[in-house]
Amino acid sequence: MPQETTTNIDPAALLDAAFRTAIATALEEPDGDFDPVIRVAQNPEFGDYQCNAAMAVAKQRQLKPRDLAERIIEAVDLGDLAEPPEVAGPGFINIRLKPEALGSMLESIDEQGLGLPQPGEGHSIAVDLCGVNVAKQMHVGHLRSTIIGDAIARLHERLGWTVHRENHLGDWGLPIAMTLTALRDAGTDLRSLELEDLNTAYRDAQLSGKPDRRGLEGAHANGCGPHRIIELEEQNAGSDEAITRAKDTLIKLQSGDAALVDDWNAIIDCTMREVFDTLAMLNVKIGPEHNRGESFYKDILPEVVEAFIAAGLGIEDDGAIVVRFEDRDRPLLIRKSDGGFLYATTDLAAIRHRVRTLDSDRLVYVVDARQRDHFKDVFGAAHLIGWDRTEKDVQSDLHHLPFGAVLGKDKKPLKTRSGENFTLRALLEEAIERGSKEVIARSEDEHAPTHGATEEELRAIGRAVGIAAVKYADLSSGVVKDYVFDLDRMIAFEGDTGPYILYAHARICSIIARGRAAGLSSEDAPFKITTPEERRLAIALLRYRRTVTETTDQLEPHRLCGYLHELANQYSAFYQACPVLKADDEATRRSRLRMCDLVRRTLEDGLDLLGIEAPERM
RNA sequence: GCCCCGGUAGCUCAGUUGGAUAGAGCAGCGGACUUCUAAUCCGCAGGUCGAAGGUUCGAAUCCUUCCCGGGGUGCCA
Repeated sequence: MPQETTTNIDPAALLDAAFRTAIATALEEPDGDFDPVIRVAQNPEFGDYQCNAAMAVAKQRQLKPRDLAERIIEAVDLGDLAEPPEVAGPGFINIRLKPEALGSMLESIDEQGLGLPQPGEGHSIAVDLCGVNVAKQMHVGHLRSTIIGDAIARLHERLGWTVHRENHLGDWGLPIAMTLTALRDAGTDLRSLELEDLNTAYRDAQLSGKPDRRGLEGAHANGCGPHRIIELEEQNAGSDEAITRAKDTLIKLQSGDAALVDDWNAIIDCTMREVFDTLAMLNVKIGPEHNRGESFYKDILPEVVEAFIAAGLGIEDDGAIVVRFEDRDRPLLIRKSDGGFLYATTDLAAIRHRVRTLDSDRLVYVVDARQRDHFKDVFGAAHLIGWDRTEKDVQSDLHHLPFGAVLGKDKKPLKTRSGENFTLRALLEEAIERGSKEVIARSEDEHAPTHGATEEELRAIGRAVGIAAVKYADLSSGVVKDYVFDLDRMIAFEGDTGPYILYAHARICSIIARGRAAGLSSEDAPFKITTPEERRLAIALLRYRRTVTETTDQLEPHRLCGYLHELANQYSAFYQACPVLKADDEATRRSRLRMCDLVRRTLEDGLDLLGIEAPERM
């Protein structure tokens, strides 16, 4: 993606363009197009960047790699960007940027948008996230979908996309009908419904359905893995009788029974009040306006199935309607033999809505990795019928972003002491409590900038620290893997953690405040890159643009996390080695202060893309 | 049975899509504070990249087979 190669913003892009041309010249092919394989140098002794194309191209052309590399550096025109490149090893080309070039590039990214492009303009994305179920409290299972989804949404927004956050609530179907039945049996007044009542009703509904105790015991006895055990514990397999009654309720609800519809709305309201409370703790941009539950699609499900049948893709099999695929035996069931619809049917309706009505050319489903096969099939079916193309016939990219499980320290599903599932609220409250404790303890030191702050201020900082710890820990490792929820490790103020990055940010705020107090302005100060620490910090800053675009393209938030950690780390090294306010001359003080400001804004912006707030003091 | 995911330092994890001596953090050891916030920084030590073959100038990365762990697998979501 060598876009905007003429803008003075991204060294990698500039080098890419220069070496692309140089390779063509060296090969005497004016119109040749070869990937120059520009990479950040791994080792400072190799310079800042390297071009690794010579070996591969030489092999393809039966040339000697080193000779070709020599010809390339002969041909390349780097202007004032870099020192003359050098050939090393089997044909690597090492590149060292000129300090003046670094300064002028920093100049270019030192603007409101930090040099980020807007490739999403004219594009729309729908992000399926959160995925709460009505009548159930949020638990750890919702944590990842919510914060990863929110980060994906924020990244796209930042790059100019129109973003639709889709909270695909489980607000329809048998489980809801069972809960409604249980509530009515208990004679609960739904106008004053409390979460507690709802929990009880849900549990009663489960009990009346005789959960599969035997299966669960068997799973433990056979040493089944955590996923299987979660599944069985959450299983809501019911007795025939309870299910029959729930089906009656569902039919009445479906036909618009006014009293039932009122009750249904009441339990949704009750659930969502609690959900939005919890989401507020998490600092995610998800509100009632993003609700679009299963019930939204309920009336078009027959039409979905009919469309597949009409296209010859929906085949009757054993009384059910299935979609078959060429490359696998497993079919996708879209209508049961009793005429009922399945979640696959709803998901197909949702795809059509998101692609056609919302006009999204990218769909991302932030859903548990266990649903891989399901999404493969649903996407496959959508593709067969052509619902993955927009009204303007643009191919939409459909992605399932599968994430792993959150486990306890024993590597088994996370439980409270009493053996119950952790509610998300309880988990977050504990994190906030821990964060507050640490912040308050620190503030007792009379040299601490937070010394003398009010209890309220300290708690606000503690909240930010606790939530940052949880979110960073979740987002910073690859999304597909399971991870162990270990608050001690997450909240540690040293190492690759959220608080570490927050700390770097707070230190910069402090230095800027002192600079301002001393009447020092960094505005329009020329960047002077002299020390190795300044150099490394400059290059780190210049990598922000590419990091954000790649993180967004690849849907890998942990890349941005890794970047922010490295930037914070480079800053700390710079901070240690390069006095800012105490530098010898004014030009250096101003240059360094401006650099501090740029780092601060980059950290703040990057953290914001992850949904993490950065306090000014801690 | 079939399909999918994972296996990298004592622990937790990266590894820029095939590049140089495989990198971070934690834990361990040794240094640096009358602080522009030491919640930090610098250094040392730590590896059969699950195993064996193969592809090539070059493999943690691609191919094949196998081992271990986890997940999924037709009318739940």
